[in-house]
Amino acid sequence: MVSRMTYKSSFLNEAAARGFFYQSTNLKAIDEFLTVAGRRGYLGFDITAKSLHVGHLIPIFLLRLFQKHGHRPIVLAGGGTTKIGDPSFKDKTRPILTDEEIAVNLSSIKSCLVPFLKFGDRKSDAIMLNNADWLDKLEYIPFLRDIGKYFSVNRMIGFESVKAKLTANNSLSFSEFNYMVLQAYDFYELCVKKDCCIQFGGQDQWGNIVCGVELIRKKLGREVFGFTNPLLTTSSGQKMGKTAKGAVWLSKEMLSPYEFWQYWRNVDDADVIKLMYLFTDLNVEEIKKMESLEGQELNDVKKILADEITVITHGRDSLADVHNTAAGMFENAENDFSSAMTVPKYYLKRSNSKNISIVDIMAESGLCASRGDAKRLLRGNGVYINDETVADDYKVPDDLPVGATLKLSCGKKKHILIILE
RNA sequence: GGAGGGGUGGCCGAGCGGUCAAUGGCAGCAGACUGUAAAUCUGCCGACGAGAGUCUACGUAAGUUCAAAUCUUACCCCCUCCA
Repeated sequence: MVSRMTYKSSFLNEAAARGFFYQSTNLKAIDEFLTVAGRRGYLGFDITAKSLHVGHLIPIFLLRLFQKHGHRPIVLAGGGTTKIGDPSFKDKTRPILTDEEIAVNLSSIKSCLVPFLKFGDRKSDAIMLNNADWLDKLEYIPFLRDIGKYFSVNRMIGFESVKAKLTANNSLSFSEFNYMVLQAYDFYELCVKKDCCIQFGGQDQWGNIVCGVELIRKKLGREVFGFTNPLLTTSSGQKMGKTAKGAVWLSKEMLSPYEFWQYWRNVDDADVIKLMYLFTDLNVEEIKKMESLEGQELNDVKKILADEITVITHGRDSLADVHNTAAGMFENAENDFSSAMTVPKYYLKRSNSKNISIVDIMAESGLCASRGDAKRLLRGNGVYINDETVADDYKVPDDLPVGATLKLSCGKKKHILIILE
């Protein structure tokens, strides 16, 4: 990684300083190229899921930075390529989605991006395109003749991403093998139609990106650039973005802002500073001062991290809810939960409270995966009502009035509110 | 097309007729310790059931057997070598 170097272009300087830069083609030329505002660069997204998740955050913030420095981000949805599936470094062949599923995913993914990028028609406004618009219409023979001839199979099978699939107990289908050709063609198409001269991507996309750069050079005699970012891993080398419930999604519907905030609040000490650089708008000097912090002070930095990234992702309004909720859940001696708005709730009929066991509530509310799971937790003293450990014979007391609220916790971090009605 | 090897729980990987809901590792969850962190130690980790137990699972489908993840057959998929 390049860090100390300074560049002519402000974008490159900041991208490098914040840890977004892994490698690029022709660094000198791209630096020069980016000194002029209004350049266009694109990033392709797979649309296999309904929402983007934390793993997409680096490229998203990279585009955001690109826009901040006066350039125009193009988001390319892989409506066409998703029908094939990128084989790069994946050990399993991707499920192939139908057109309907892709259409649904496409629109919800766009709404995931809106908080991060300003879309519109002005010079540095982002635009979103779908490669199905041209890939679906390709004709095989003309494509082979006009595009395919520029690709050397000898070279393609030399790429690390392909080698991995070719050696282990893996298989690479012919259609998957074509993925990189199509991705290269996307770049070509965007270059011709939209004057797009940079492709962004994760470092695992390097091979695919270079293919596009080469295609454009050979076919148009034009120099365009590739720029990759490092992949987001935790300090222990794991991929970031997984929790008990699955991926950390960026859409409110799939993961509440409260849980989203909690994810960042709980990151490993060793990752905090790195994440501050990547995912907040605090300036580089400010973050630099935090690098030496330890212990409780570093713990507080996590709150800043969680706040900043939540505001960017879910808006300032949801942060207030998150804070109230967190305070209600963690720092609340009086058990007053009126402010804890975003915690899941379970409504219990007053008349029915005698018949419903704690195990039922835990399973029905989704707090535990099954009744057995709930019982195990109870046995292990991991269940609390208003912060008091309870056993599996716990019943909601008879003398509580309608409207009373109890906090039910699994472990120290997962909570729901039981509301009597 | 031929020969051989293989498909086991979220992942890796043992098991190769009963003692197998399936060793072990990773991941995950909880407890202790802490800072809503890490590391460490302890417990849990298919579903249902208060429990005895019942059900569902070892690529898919049939079969042999009192009994199958383990044997047979067909099919599907993957890998390696040959043509």
